[in-house]
Amino acid sequence: MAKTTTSNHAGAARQRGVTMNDVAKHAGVSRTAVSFVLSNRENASISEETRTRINEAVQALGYRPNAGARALASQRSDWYGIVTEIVTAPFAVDIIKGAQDQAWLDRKFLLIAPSDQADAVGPNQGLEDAATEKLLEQRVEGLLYAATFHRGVHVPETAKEVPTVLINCFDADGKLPSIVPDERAGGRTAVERLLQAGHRRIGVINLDPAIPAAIGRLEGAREALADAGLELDPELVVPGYATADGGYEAACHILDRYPQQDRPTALFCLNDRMAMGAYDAIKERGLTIPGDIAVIGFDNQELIAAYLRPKLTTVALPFEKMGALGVQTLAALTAGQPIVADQQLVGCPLLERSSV
Amino acid sequence: MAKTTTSNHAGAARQRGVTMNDVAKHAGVSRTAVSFVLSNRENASISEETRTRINEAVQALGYRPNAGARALASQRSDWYGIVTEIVTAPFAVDIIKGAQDQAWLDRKFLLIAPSDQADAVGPNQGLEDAATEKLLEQRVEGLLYAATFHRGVHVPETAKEVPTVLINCFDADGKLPSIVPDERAGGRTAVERLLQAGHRRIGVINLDPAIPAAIGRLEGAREALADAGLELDPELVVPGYATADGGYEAACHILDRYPQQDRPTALFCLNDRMAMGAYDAIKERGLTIPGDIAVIGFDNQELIAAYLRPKLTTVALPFEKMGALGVQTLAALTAGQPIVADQQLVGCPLLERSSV
DNA sequence: ATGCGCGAGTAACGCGCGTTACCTATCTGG
DNA sequence: CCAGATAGGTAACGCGCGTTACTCGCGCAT
Repeated sequence: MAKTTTSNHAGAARQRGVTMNDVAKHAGVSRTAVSFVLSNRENASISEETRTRINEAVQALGYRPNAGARALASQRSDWYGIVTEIVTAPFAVDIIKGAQDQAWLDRKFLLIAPSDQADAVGPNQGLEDAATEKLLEQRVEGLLYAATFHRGVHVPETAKEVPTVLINCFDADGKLPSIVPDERAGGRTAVERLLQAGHRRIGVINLDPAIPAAIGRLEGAREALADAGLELDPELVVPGYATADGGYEAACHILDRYPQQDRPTALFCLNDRMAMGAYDAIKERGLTIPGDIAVIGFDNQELIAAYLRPKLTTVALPFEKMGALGVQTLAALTAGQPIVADQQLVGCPLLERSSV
Repeated sequence: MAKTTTSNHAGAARQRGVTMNDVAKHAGVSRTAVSFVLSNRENASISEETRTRINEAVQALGYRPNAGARALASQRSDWYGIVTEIVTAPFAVDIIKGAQDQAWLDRKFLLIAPSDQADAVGPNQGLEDAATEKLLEQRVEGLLYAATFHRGVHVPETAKEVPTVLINCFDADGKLPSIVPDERAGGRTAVERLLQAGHRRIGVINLDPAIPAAIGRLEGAREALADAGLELDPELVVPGYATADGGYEAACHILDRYPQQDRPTALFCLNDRMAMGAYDAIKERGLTIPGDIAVIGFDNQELIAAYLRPKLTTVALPFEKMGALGVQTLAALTAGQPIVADQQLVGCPLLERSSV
């Protein structure tokens, strides 16, 4: 068996790289032949015998291709870059997860670079430019931009040298394809669920009314109510800071404002953090969930929704799916295929738990 | 000004790469000269004049170095790889954040590959091997392994071809350097804080007693008590599932077991999720936090700790710092420097909020 | 005038691999 | 017996860059 006894041995590759040449020598063929069998070339005329001989040599030497050299020679890197503030503000990590998984499936590598776009036009505007630049230096085949919350962003000019897809955000001026949650449908889903449970008077704890999430979700809520022949009472829509405290205060406001018979029987909280605060307000008043007041959230922040008592029914933001779809879209773009639409909406599924 | 009027123009690099050769031609020098000024070579004798001429050419053509080619030629990739289940189970993302930031500072690139080690010896044991292999194909200079929770792991053999550091986990058999939280000191910190607030009878909601986190934190708790001349009453240590429900039940158990005068006045919950459940149990009984019962957690899961009412005082797991330290250690290793210790403990700082 | 050192730069090799063009031996049909 | 096809390869170029060795002109001491 062991021909070359002492020197190299499977798994114990020598320090600096076994190359194709080594494999070729070991197998007694040309390097070209090795390259052909390793890349599974179609019209390669290599006899079955030498093919196996080469494969054995690969095993024996523990050969491992050099991705960089391959990229240089083939002019394709198999890398996508994603620049995201998620690394800096870990809320929607699932975007990365989804993208990562999909990339892995496609045998692509995802290079992750941090961005500070969160501080918008702030002082470190330069950072994401640097990130983009670094990624382009790696000759990524495409770029992804991901935001922690749905909003408009400004993409560095240089990014446009390469196919680019936006995830959970959209290009303020340009025409870059983007993947965003279908906030409107999500809002509709939430309210429909409450209506279905028999609620007719529904309080809404709103977010900053200017952001896409608030606009869309509220619109969806109105639609659902309209379908049921109801209207959204403006007095029942109270804004809150997007925190538990904000939710608590908003909930107090709603609960204390009306005599019991006029009090809403359900609360649609536009995010789970506020729902968390609303829980406290409700419990404080000796009311039960969902018996006296049903609560439905939005976002499906697992750490909150799955651990509140009772567990929170909520509408999920499809981060993971958006990430995956982003990579798929990018793959299509880099392959020269036309994309489906400029802006792809991803549905927000309802997660039934116990608060409705 | 504009000499070459039509063709290339800043920012609008032609599709497939401006190379050093182009820059050299544009500046009327050799490619070597360009290489020298771009890499800021020490003993390069390049006149100030040609130096600026070259830099101008770089600007004018929008030249961008090709990282792959550079890596190939220089035999250094400037890449670290991190394989982690965090991508699949995003709990300790801050490890990635810390590592990423530090790598960025060091001008290194962090390649992130997913692992499924969470299911230990499960069916997809192969995945992380594949991940490691992929990273090695990229010729990363070093490898990081990160786990979502502190525990022993098994590292693929192939990883040992390259400097490797473990974060938030340790090598069961081998001698790989690792970075882990100082659980013992953290446990001590928590209990000392309670003692300082005057509590003498402290209940502990434990985790699975076999995991390093539980072992260490409990040991620290004992030490702190011993320092105060107290002992940990075994009856006051009740195990719980690491969830809110688990914490709820354990807290009920403790609170209902004793008459008021014997009841503990403080609860040390070994993680924040269980503290979340404990809150409910306490509130349900009409008790206040921290008035009747003080609560201290562990982990500092922001989404929980910062949003509970009252906000939860807790001991933080230093994920970000561990990530950064991991990269620093790796940098030292790859530079051939000896490392400080085989296992580096990172302190767990107390985060004062309002529950004690 | 000669030699020597130095500033300023260049030619050329190699990194590991994909790829194209070519080459040789063997078989087939006429 | 020979043209041509086909199986089974190989030589050699280039990808973009780092790096070493070398060249060339010039000032200065001998």
